[in-house]
Amino acid sequence: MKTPGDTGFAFPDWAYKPESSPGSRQIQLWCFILELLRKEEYHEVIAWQGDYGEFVIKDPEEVARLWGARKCKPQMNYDKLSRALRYYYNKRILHKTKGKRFTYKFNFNKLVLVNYPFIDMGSGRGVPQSAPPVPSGGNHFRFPPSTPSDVLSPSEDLRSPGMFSSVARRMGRGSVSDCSDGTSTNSELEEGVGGDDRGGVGPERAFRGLLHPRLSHDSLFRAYGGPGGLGRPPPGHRVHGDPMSPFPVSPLPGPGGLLGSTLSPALSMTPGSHLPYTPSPSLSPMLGSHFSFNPDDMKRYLQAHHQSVYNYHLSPRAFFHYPNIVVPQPHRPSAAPDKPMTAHPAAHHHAPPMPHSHSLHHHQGEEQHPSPFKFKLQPPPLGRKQRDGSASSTGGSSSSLGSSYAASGLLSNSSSSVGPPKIKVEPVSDIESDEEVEVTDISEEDELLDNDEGDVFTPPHPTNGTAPTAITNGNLGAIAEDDLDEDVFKTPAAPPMGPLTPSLLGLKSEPGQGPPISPGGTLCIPLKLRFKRRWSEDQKMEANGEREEAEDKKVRAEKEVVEEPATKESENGEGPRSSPSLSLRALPPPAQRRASSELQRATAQLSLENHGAC
DNA sequence: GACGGAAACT
DNA sequence: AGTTTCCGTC
Repeated sequence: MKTPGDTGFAFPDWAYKPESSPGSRQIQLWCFILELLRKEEYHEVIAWQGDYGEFVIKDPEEVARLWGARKCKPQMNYDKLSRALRYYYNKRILHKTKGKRFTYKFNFNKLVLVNYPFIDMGSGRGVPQSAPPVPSGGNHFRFPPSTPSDVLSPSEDLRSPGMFSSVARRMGRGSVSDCSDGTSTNSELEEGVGGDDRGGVGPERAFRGLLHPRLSHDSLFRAYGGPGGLGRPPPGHRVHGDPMSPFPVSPLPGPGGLLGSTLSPALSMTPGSHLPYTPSPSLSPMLGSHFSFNPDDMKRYLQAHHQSVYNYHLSPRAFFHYPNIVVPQPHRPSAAPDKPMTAHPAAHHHAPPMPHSHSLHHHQGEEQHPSPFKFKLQPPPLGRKQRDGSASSTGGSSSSLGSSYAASGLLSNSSSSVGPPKIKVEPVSDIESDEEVEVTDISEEDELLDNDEGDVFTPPHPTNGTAPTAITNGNLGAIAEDDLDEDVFKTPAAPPMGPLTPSLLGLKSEPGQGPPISPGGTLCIPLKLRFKRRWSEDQKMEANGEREEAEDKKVRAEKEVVEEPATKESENGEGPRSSPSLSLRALPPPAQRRASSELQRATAQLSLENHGAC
């Protein structure tokens, strides 16, 4: 079920960041840790333990030694290594499990959410929240790329030798401790992948627009077995997860299992009810030989995304762009919520226990929050800038603490007062931005709840159990990229470049298409109209200068978020302003279906357009 | 042990 | 940028 070749881990390209950090091509510590975690032979030294994504360094010095060996730093020791690990706190790649010696926990949400917008939330239930990427193997055909391992960074494909999978492969050969840096590992990889990886062409490109910028078609490509002739597994084909992964590949019966388990850990925490997304590679001509959408797929995909976003506590702002796009609320199973692990044969593997706490429904539905979801804001780690600049009054010791407080403060702020959140809004790189103001997924923070101090934010729609749900590919991109950081509380900024435009949403293609009608028969402003409007605004905004706009919007968005609950459906008919009408509320099934189809159409259109553009 | 500042290194 | 090294503090 797992072979070194196809189970290699692949991490978000930012992990390697070849484009901005030459040095980063080397294997990074966290990758290395994952590597070790995956290998049985090192389980005496380091192993998954406890909560999702949580691992214990059983033999700190040995791990340090291994790390030192890998990096050719014979002087490495746990003290140093741990220092490096601590640097991950601020990056939110890791955090410490307090009270447990040598125990840390991966924050895969970050890894996934931002970098794998396509990752399906699918039957995420049962999948450890912060488990490492599931090496589901290259044979698993799925869409979206279900695992980080599959979703390789474009850069990696193109030039980054630091690809983890290659490392893993090498590791498989017992080279964990060698002194190579990730760079030397590519040869193997490239062999397998073939140089053709780089040439995303035609069909795949069409897809690109839908992908997170960082998820190049290459990545997708790879996700499907890679161009290198690795071959795409037959649709529906599922492979078991890596036993070493805490992230059991879900053997869930039916298609559902497919995604759920293989997806990114982050997404996996989704409450189980969403649709599994199993792509049909051959159904649509549109995407050529690599992928295709069919309405169902699209629908599921979108839903999955919606859910992923939803579950990741993305800020409502993320949904401001296309108010009319209403994605059905993630299904919050009222029944058998505790069955996340539904028959998961693979689950037992070295995967960490699946904390029930993981499920959203657990935390939210059953626990303190009536609201279907919680927003957990992970404020930006106090950067040195901030720390330095703003009088070192931040008593906060660990970044996580500080951030939590900030987040909660922010949220409460917005809900109780009008004062703008104390979010630092500054131009930062995608990645950075992500860290600046991060809306973390619940699950991820649930751990915070457990161990740390996670402040859970209950969105301003508590009562009706509604949630921000309008989401499209476009904003997915946005979410993945920018929205995560500075835009959190501002109204929609200009849609991220490529993928989504009103027209892309296919609104124009459905002239006859009447305005969406809510289940109750409420007439909504035509999508087309809204999008146009939105689009115009966005354009304008863009022109004006995002900076100020951002600030402005931010405040507005914040306000909206606060008001949203109060507004409710009543506004449906009017909606002079698009943003206020965004449908961040739950829709009855029929409405959901409608929304889905709209999304389908939009996506289809988008795909077509993108395709054409390429 | 854990944390995080600071400086140096690659 | 991502550590590595050193170190003071809790």
